[in-house]
Amino acid sequence: MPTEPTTSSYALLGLLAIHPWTAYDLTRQAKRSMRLFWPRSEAHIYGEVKRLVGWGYATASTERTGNRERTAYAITPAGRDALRTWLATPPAGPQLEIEGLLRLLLADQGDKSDALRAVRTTRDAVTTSYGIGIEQMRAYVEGDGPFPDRVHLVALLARFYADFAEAMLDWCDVAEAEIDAWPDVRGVGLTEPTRHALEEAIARYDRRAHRARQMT
Amino acid sequence: MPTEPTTSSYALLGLLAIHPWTAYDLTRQAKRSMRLFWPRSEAHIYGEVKRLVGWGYATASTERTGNRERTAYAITPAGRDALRTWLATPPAGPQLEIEGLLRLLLADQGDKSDALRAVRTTRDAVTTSYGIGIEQMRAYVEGDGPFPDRVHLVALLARFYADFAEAMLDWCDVAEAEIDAWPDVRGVGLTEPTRHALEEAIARYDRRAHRARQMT
DNA sequence: TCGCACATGTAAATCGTTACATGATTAT
DNA sequence: ATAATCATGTAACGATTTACATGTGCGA
Repeated sequence: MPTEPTTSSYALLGLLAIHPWTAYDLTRQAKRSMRLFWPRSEAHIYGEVKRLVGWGYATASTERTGNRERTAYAITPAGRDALRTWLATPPAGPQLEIEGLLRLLLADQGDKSDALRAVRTTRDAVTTSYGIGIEQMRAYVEGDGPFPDRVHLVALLARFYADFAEAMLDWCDVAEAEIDAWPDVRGVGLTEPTRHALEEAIARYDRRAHRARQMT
Repeated sequence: MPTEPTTSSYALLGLLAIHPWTAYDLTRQAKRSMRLFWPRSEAHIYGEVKRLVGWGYATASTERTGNRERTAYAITPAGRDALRTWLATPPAGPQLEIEGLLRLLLADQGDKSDALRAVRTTRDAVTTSYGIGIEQMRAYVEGDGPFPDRVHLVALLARFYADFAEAMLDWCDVAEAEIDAWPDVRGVGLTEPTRHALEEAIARYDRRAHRARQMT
């Protein structure tokens, strides 16, 4: 009952609003549907759902499988109210946590193979999540997949993640090629191709800002 | 002296490897150069740098401004060693934390205006960071900007963030238009345009996977 | 000279993770 | 029957954030 609900609390409450679940099912579902945008450990979820009960947003009922207990959770009317109230508030902005890029920023303290490894490891990780996400979408277009009346929402997120993954993977290819072409990882500075790329990026930004100003 | 250094420890150590800084300058520099990929609060940095000293990776010297103390930090040879060792290990995969998308996933528990606000607020946040990043790059191409011999590294990160921001902003436009076109936020399901978009995404993934298999 | 923003931290609270533990189920 | 894996948590630890506090310099 202490402290306020966090964003993670509402995330879980939102899952309960769709359906009642056992704690373990909640961890599966959270992993399946939210991990790409809101990554939390499974152990955290076991704790968080108890807090929901403490606030009166969910009820717990214990079932029994053989000699072992398990807990099923369901949302309460107060929980639905709280969820709706939260949904009416504005979200925090996106946050990226990309250790591979951090390492690239510091790459001149190591050697070229370190920088290349950072890029390749990052690419592998994205390739894996991208593939998992796409398999889920394949199920949906084949008429499979849970809660088909919610596909329009899931599909919106999937399209974003696919765009993100494509951008990230393309960037990995470019970055790897460029690092490979450096004589060394230190002291390269502003080469002509780099200057050109930056100018392109700036021009693209300016075009967008200009378009935005024209609207209204 | 307790517990192991975290990724954030090494991030800070990497900054010290470039240059000695006062604690406050460290917070400024971390915000300027790392926040987009490794966001940490400024207060955290004050604590973290003391831990670096505890491990013998940095030394602290206190200066004085009027009646007020301030602390300057510098990396030690042991710190450089530790940093190089860390750079030789593989990074964790990228993590996204996008509350706006989380809200969209749960959007059928609220109403259409909630979903639209989630998208618009997200777009505003990205627009702001994108602009700040671009202004830094503008300084670099004009020959301004700190540590010009490191521009090749910074530019690589900038190109990624620009690509990310473009993808995210484009997606925001698409999402807003699509949500706007829904009669209601609930029960829409798999419409024909949505199915088409998903199939396109899957095909794009398959093409990429095919290309990847052809290499080697 | 008053107030406000910048500079420089500290302490407490807490969100979240890692490590552990144990019952049930399935494959071999 | 045994090993491995799935299911279902708990408890401790620690990384990070939020809130607070105070000095300093500058503009009105």
